Amino acid sequence: MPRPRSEKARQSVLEAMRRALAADGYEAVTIEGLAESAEVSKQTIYRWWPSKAAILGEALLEGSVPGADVAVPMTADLGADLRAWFSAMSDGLARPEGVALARALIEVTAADPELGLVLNERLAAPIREWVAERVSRGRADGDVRADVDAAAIADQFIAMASYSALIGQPLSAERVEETVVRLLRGIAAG
Amino acid sequence: MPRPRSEKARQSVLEAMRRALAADGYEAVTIEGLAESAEVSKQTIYRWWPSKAAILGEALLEGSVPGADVAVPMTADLGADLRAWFSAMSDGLARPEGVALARALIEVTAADPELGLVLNERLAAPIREWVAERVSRGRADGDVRADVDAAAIADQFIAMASYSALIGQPLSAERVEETVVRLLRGIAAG
Amino acid sequence: MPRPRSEKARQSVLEAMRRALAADGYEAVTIEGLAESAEVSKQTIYRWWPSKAAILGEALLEGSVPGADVAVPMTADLGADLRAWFSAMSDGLARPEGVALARALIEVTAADPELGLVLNERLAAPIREWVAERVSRGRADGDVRADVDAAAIADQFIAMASYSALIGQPLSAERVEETVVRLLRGIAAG
Amino acid sequence: MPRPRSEKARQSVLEAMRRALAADGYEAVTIEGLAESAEVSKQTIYRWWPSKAAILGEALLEGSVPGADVAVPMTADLGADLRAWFSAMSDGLARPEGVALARALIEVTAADPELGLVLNERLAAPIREWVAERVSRGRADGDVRADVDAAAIADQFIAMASYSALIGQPLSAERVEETVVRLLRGIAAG
DNA sequence: GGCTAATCGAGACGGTACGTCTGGTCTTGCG
DNA sequence: CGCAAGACCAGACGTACCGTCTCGATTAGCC
Repeated sequence: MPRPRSEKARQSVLEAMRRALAADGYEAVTIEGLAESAEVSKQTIYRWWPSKAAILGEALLEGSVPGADVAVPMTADLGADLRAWFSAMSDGLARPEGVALARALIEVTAADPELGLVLNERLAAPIREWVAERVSRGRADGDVRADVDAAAIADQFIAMASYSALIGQPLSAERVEETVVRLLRGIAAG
Repeated sequence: MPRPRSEKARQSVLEAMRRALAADGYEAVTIEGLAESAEVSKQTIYRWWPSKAAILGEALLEGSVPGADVAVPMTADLGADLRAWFSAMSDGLARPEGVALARALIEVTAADPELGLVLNERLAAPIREWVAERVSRGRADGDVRADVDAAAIADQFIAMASYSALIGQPLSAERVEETVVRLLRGIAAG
Repeated sequence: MPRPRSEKARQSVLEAMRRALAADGYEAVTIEGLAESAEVSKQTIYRWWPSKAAILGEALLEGSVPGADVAVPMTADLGADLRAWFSAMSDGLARPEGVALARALIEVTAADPELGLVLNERLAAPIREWVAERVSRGRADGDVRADVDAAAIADQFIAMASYSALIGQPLSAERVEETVVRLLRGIAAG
Repeated sequence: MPRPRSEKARQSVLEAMRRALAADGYEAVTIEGLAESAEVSKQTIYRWWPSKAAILGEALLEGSVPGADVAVPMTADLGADLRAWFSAMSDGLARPEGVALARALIEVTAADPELGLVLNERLAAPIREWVAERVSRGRADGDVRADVDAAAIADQFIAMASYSALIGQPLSAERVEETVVRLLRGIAAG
């Protein structure tokens, strides 16, 4: 008997959040503005989300985050694979919308650590997985030392990409190259 | 000829900002609350600072930031030096007030990128300097390859420490150790 | 469909205005103080009234103003009627609250002439009406000259009562008597 | 030995008050604005005047107030004299600057009754004097009844002129005429 | 012709109130 | 019962003035 939640309203709000984020940044987003731009009443927002951060979280998880969706196939060349993937992530976070999203994620994390942690883990998970798999393959191929911690490597890349997006200074191609090369030396077998 | 700016009021505001930051986090700080807690009129704050971010900036630059003041002497052992320093920075950022400061810095950067960039550079500068000097020494000692980019290394450590503070998961001693060891392998000469 | 305006809040504000007026005078009334004393948020006041003057206007029009509500019955004796009415108005304006109201009305008129004019006309109307009717009766009775301007007489009384309230020197009984007697001589027929 | 008060500064402030009054009305005058427009420091104003009202008082007493300076010679014709004088006063208060001054005087009286009373008496005194003298002459000429109260008559005119200036509706020539004629009938001998 | 004491400009200071904005809660009536 | 609409209380925003308080820098007399 009860009317079900309006999916249209929900999508409209998430969409409005993404638009506002790209336009003015997370801090400048207001629930009131969101309601107006989504053509939804304030109450509808408050009924379904406990905070601005929660809306952002849902919007992030639902939309695609640049760099988070690892769409890089694995080849036989470990260095080439890492270079390709890290390069793609860096490029994604260098674009204006990538910067906006990264900053929003960072702000939400600073303001609401609990939610931030969940979001970060959720977004980092596929990256860690990919890196773990690629490194494990490298081990099998004899390219990588046995004691290498794949998660540590993934986290290092994530931290560097986040930080560079935060301060608005994307990693240069040279820096990417240098980092990968140095890493390879650090984990190489033998 | 007019009455000179009150240094007492200035210090009082910066002090209040530091207190509020540690207590409730940057976002929860209000100019009004700052004024009250500093026993200063709102107008006095608005007379001298254009924004909450600017106050934080001044407070950060004036106060000591954990990890920023590299108080680590250099010994003959590169690995020991890096371990000691990175460990100290990590520990500093792991303490509650360190987390609060790091988060505040991050929020300010997200909200006011220009100021954030200035602050980051100002705070990162001594670190880069120390790393550069230590690495250059390492090169002279024949411990480090000639083509190593000291700035890249410093930035990598900074990014990792910041990120871990942001997500509230301090780097474990093992992770610190692993990172330093791996790095050393990556930059070791011949 | 939205929630309708709260009549309770409205009355509460008008009541607070009347209280504040009697207590401290119009100039000392603040919107902020009004809000607090009426237990209403500032925004609610700003939503419905454009200015302090407008609140006063509504409060005046809704409440009873001494002298404005001419409750004096007409007898066969013109002099007695005028004496009774003018005396009552003077007395009303001589009481502290009457002085406060008169002063408030005057200040509002000085500050917002347009609204002041409206209020004055609204409050003076019943007086003019009463005087006009009584004078017209006097004419019919042969007590009053045919060419007498009832409005001019009403305005004269209003001006005198207002002015005496303004300077805080109520008209003495003698002055009232003298004024009425002189007036009667000035308008007497034949 | 001390430096004497600067008469230039004093005049400059009074002048600025008169200008501001004519331009924006009493309420809109601020000490700060006065100081700037008079090219005088705030402290100089606060050193010599206790309040905005006091400055207005001094400015009024020093400058000429329209209608207050009775410059009407007395002739043998009582009616003509009263007509000429009341007409001049009404005209003076009908001009924009007259309205501004009258309103300012009224506001100051409402806000600071004590000072207002002094100012009113000071300004009304010459009027009362003139009326008293003219009426006394009328009595001597046998035009006026013996029991007429000259002060009451003067006050009546003052009240009417003030009130009409306050509500911004100057007395029409007809109303002036009617009032004088009616008055004459009211005070005529025999 | 210096000494000195009050005046003057400038404007910082602690305050109060302004009018605006947003946050979150609540109350309507429509569908 | 979900929803749009929007009134409601709460409280921070940044601004304008208030009246007080230093600051030098003049500027009279009086020595």
